[in-house]
Amino acid sequence: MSEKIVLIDGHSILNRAFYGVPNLSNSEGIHTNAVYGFLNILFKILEEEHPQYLTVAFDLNVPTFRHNRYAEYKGTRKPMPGELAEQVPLMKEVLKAMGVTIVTKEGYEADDILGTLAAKCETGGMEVTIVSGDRDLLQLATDHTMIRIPKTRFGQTTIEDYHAGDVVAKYQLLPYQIIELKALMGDASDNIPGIPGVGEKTATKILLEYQNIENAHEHVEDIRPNKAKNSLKEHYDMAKLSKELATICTDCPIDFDIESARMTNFYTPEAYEIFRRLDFKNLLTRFDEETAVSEKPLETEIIRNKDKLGKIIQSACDHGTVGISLIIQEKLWGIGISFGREEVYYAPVGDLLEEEYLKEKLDLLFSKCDIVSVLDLKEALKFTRAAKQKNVFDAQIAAYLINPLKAKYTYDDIAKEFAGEMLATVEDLFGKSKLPKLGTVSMDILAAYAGNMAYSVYCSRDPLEKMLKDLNMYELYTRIEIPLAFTLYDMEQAGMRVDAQSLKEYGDKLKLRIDELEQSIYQQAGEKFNINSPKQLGVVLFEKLQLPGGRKTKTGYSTAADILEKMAPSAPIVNDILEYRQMTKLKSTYADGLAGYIGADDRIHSTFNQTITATGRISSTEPNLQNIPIRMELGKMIRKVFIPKDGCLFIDADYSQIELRVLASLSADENLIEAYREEKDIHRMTASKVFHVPFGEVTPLQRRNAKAVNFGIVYGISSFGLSQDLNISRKEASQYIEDYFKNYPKIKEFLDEKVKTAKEDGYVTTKFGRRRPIPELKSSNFMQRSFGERVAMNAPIQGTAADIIKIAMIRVNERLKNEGYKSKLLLQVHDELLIEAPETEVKDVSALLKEEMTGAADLAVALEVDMHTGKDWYDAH
DNA sequence: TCGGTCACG
DNA sequence: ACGTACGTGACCGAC
Repeated sequence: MSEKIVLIDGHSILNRAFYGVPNLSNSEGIHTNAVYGFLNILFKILEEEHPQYLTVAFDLNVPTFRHNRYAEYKGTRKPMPGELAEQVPLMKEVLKAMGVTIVTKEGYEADDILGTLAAKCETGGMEVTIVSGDRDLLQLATDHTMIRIPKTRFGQTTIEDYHAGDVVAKYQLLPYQIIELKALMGDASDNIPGIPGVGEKTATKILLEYQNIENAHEHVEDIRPNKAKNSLKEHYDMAKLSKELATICTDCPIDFDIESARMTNFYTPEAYEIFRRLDFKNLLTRFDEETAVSEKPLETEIIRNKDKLGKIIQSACDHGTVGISLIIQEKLWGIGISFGREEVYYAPVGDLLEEEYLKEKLDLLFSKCDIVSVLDLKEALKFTRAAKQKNVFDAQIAAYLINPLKAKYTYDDIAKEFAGEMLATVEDLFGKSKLPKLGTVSMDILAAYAGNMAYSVYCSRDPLEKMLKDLNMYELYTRIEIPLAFTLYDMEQAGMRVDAQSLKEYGDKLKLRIDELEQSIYQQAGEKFNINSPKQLGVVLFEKLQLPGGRKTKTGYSTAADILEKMAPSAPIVNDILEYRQMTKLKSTYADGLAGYIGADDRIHSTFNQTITATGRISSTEPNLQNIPIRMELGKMIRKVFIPKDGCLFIDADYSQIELRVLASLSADENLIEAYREEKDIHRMTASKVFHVPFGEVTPLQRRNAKAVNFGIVYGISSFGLSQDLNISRKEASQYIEDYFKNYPKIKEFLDEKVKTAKEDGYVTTKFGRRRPIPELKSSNFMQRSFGERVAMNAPIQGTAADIIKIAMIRVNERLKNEGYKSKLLLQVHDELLIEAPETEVKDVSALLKEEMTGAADLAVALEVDMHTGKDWYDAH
């Protein structure tokens, strides 16, 4: 294998990056977008090529021999924008810090340096890669010299590659003829005039016939069309000058020692420092532990006695801001405390520090320190009663608000991204990405884990807060998310009472029917098989029984309900299968599944997750109480096992069409707003408009279809999706949509506007400032991009509704507590709240609940709430 | 661990 | 032409 060198056209790539990467600047206000883009391109190229040598060529800011002649001649050369000019020296500084060789030569352009080096290296037997944004360079392409032209759009970089053959393929011309081409057609961006009246088409035609301009000129009388002939005759000297301008020098007098270009480790302390200064947070991630931190690794001191712990806590309180980590697995194992890089401690529960004592000290920290930063406030609340909304900071929630798309918000990522700190990860410490059983872990490792986590939340707090403020989400954070964490904590503690006996009976009843169906299915199929296996089921239905209804999924036949339903008339077995599926779903997920979560207090304590969804909704796990059946009667019956405490009733309230109301308000569409003000039946109203029938004559089917259209609008309508949902043709669906938008023009404007701003900004926001980034909009893949567009339409609506109910939850919970009620908020299901209320409180609490839900936001239309009470959840909804 | 399926909003 | 509705979580079988 021959060795490889990458040669980079410095100004050209910097220029590309400048225009391709949106405005960026560091905290000092220095523009950094071009440097950032340059580095991204550089890293991408290097990852692909793994060269042994690397050099960047720059022009000097002195007249250069080729272009300057024309610049003098023409008197033009657009000045570089200041924002770009200031990044040129910065770029050189960065490269120097990374140990990258820069080559310049007085009197020569970067092009000429590149051409010369490329020729030298290729002669020396190397593979050469030249990276430039300038197509002029294509003249240098050979079988061993590849020209790579990167394009950066929306921060996404794609690269076109040209060996000699690729140039021929694309331009029909040999590389050297690129010079001839420019001589004829010119190049405005490079100040090459060319000759008038000749563009790429004509120039190519001429060159295919005459190879070069000299030969073409000799045969000028034969040249067609006449316009080209005359132009070449008249402007031949201009063509010759152009040719000279376009020709890149390949034998400039440059002293070049190949060894000086040998690749070395970029990740020097100097580079780390400069990246940090420029706020290149995610480039810092490229520094692994050894190289990154010439600083000492984090040292955690283990605190084993009360005396020492007391002193640490005193210092922490004096310092003001402190990061706390709680090590929890079943029980509390210890707490990490940090208030500086040199102040990192771990206090394990042990002989001298009893759990109760540690909790007291935790209370002390939470009550005495100015700010206590943690990774998961809701979890911390399980171990302290002293936390107050005003002095706690939750780094996980903050990181979630800044980017809600991440799967996890780990302490090491947060420290890396927001504070530029490289900390030991869970994997570094424990050897695997999941926490092992803590009983098997050495004290030193556990201490390091706790210490790193505590330091992470300590050091990332200020940058996170600043970023929340910069992104206009600080209010959202302090007024909604932090109070919500307290609310969710209360809800989790409260839990939902479940009648275990009834649940068991429900499961038994299902079992009987499942057995019947199983027998029936085996009989009809003529064999026993696992009905729950889509693969086996597919084989039975589509191969053995030869039922119609082809493939759908990557792995084989689709046996999804909507497919089977269509087959039902022709095959009774599928009805049994569908029913079997329903029954087994109810049994495994709900009857049996829920039973495993009933605690000694007869209650199920779900976990409410605040940092999961992309839109700002909460989610519920272990178990999921947000997807308890309701649509089918048999499934809905399971709600009878959810019962309130003795002497209590459930109060269940749900918003009526909150998302459509949000849409009406955000879009300010007069027709929809008016319809809501008149308390019209919205789906009927839509049906009347879309299907052109009088309001009073809308059929139930039409109303149902209109309802689907309304849903579609909220989801970011597509004719295909709607047609799928309604089982109609795509054409009909398009017609519905068109008619819908005709009647609600502002809604169309609103949705279009969301897509437009999302494309410009890269994100959308809710009424309360919550952001959802939409990277899919930058995708070159049609499907991904379309998805991004639908998300841009949906997220502001779903997210605003999520914000609203969060506000309602906080206020309801606060009032229940402040006004001395025994009633408790138990559950939220996106547009629904469930309260357990002593019978004596039902009336007042119902009024309170309605008041806070309807008053949670000020929209252009009223928020309406449907409310019911009942002796179980089935009854109450 | 992943994909298919299906429960909810 | 591309092949889809938006947002979740649990369970199952197959790998």
